[in-house]
Amino acid sequence: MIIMSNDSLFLEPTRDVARALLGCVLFRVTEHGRVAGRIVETEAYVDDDPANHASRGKTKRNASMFGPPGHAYVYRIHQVFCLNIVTRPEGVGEAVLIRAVEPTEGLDIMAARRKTDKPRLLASGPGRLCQAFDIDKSLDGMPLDGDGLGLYRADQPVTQIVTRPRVGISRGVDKPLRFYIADNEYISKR
DNA sequence: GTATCGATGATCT
DNA sequence: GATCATCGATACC
Repeated sequence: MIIMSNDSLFLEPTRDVARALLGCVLFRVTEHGRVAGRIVETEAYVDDDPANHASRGKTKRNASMFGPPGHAYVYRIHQVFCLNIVTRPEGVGEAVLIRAVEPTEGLDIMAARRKTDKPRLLASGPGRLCQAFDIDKSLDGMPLDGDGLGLYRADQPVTQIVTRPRVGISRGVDKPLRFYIADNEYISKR
């Protein structure tokens, strides 16, 4: 079952959304075909959170974080892109960063984009994921409604969730807002 | 206008 | 484990 961008899931507290997205399947359809993967690692970026791009108000870059829930916030960091899903009622500025998926469909397409055959290197990391899924700034602000980019609800709830501090940030480092499926091969390291 | 700094990844040791 | 590629948004003057 597809999770539409207006699903009430996105109105739950953002850390709960981050946990609920584990086990869901992210998919993308382009002219190259269809790719999909099971979400195995997420991070929550919340209100009153110095690591959150939205924490210092709305700017041109983070504008879609203040847009409707269930839509994408895509930004560039260094030379790569990262995909977030906006949560909460419009205007709050919270989101979930999708950090890693376990590839399930279209591995050959991902391998071509990533220039590697190793399944573990296809989408284990936010930048790798975006490269494998052909996600760039043009998807910033777009709904995840299954037209090009979409989500399937998890077949079964994920029970073994590990909670840790977030990765790669310099502020808000103490907050335990990174979540991943225990013992999964496809989480990003560090 | 100019400087700085990342929610990263690849590569080398 | 360390370095650096590379670029745009943001901060600062």
